[in-house]
Amino acid sequence: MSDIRVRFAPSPTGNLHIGGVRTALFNYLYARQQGGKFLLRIEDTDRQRSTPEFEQEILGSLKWLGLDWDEELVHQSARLERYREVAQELVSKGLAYEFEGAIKFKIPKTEVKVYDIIRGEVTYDSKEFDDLVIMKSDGYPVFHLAVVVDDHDMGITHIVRGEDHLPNTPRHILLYQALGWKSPKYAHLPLIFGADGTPLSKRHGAVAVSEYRNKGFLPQGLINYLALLGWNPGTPQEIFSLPELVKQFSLKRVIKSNAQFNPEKLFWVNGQHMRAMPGEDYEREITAFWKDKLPAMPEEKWRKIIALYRPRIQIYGELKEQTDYFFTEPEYADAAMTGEIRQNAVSMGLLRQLLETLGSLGDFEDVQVLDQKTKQVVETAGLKSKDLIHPLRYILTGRSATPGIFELMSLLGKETCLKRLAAFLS
RNA sequence: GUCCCCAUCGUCUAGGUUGGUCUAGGACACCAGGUUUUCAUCCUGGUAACAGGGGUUCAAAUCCCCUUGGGGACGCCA
Repeated sequence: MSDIRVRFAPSPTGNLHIGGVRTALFNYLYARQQGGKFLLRIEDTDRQRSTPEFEQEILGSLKWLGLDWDEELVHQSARLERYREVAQELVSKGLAYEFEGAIKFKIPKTEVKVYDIIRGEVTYDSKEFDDLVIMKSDGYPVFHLAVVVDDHDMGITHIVRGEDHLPNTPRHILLYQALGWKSPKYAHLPLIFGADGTPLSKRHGAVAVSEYRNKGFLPQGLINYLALLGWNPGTPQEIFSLPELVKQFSLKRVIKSNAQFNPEKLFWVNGQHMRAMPGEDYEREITAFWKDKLPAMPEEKWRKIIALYRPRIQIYGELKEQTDYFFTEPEYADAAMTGEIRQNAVSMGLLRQLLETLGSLGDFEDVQVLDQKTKQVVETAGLKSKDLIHPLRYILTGRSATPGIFELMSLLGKETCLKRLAAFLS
């Protein structure tokens, strides 16, 4: 146990996005690793844009990610009196003054040093700063005042936030000094950008955590990938569970330069987690994900399908598009392939023969038997099994790449297979 | 414009504090090969980077300066 206390302070004016998660994650990792507290504060002083829905969305996303917080949630909207009190205190000390109904903090002209854990010492000259509005004319505090008062009152020892806040820090330090409070330590994280180098936004595709969740990403996949954006353990390890990250994380190893968000690597990391998780977890989760979104089928069949596709998908959401032939008839969209098979008299002959052979089978339960019977047909004709398997795969699934064809035939069932084969040959 | 931060393969990064062991390592992506009925998984190999210029030094990716480039902040938003 240590007395380290950090916080994540989102404002409920939008969904929790990738950048926010990364900030929350690094705070979480630092707190958990140091045996400190990870607190959550809702910065809802923008009355126009803050909504309870966004707040719920943010909390829900954090829970889904497994970034559980300590103690009670703090809402800035519940602390208005406190901010007014502090603002008045500054006014009465002559350190702030009223201006057009608002209150401005009189910036002392001095050199301000920020000691940043990641960047080292950064010096500002406050004569570059204008006096700072700390209370709006509507009686609500401005971010700068609320942050300082809350961080002080909540006993925050380390502020870990995005680098976009670095220029705010000297102003905050001045406020701490004016109030006679001890300033926390700071760590400013590098920012995350889209592939084109501009700040991450809707243009770059999904930015909200909920979108990733809806697409069937794993929380541990997203967390793992985001941890690697701006931090690395200094070892070749790339795949981490949350507890492993907690164990290995260090603010000292956070990178200084901004990073680009790379969806491809996120997919890869997610796929690694999907393959590494216990089979029963995979089964349970992907089943829950697709429940009510796909037509029902016998449990045993479903279990075999998802097992077959585990190495072939990187997110749960990919399953449907890959397995469409289980739910709808093949469309044979590849005209070249379709023509090639139809015009090849030899393979058409083989396929007819196969249709007959398979028709004489009792059912398609036994994959071995399907394999043997099919190969017999080809071998009798003196050809290679792939000469028949490739056209067969295409006819049964409309695809040229699928899991093992005999397993698929067994899952598709005798009736469907013979029907598709007969339809194609007629 | 002013102030601040940053700068190694296309991307994420190791190495930089203690300059030599770096003809710069790993991962994603890409290419080639292997395994497989195809695909995927998996395995092997390959292409690919120290932004530029000065300086310090016997020696610089590593230290210093300048330039360039990128980013951030300059709101009664947070």
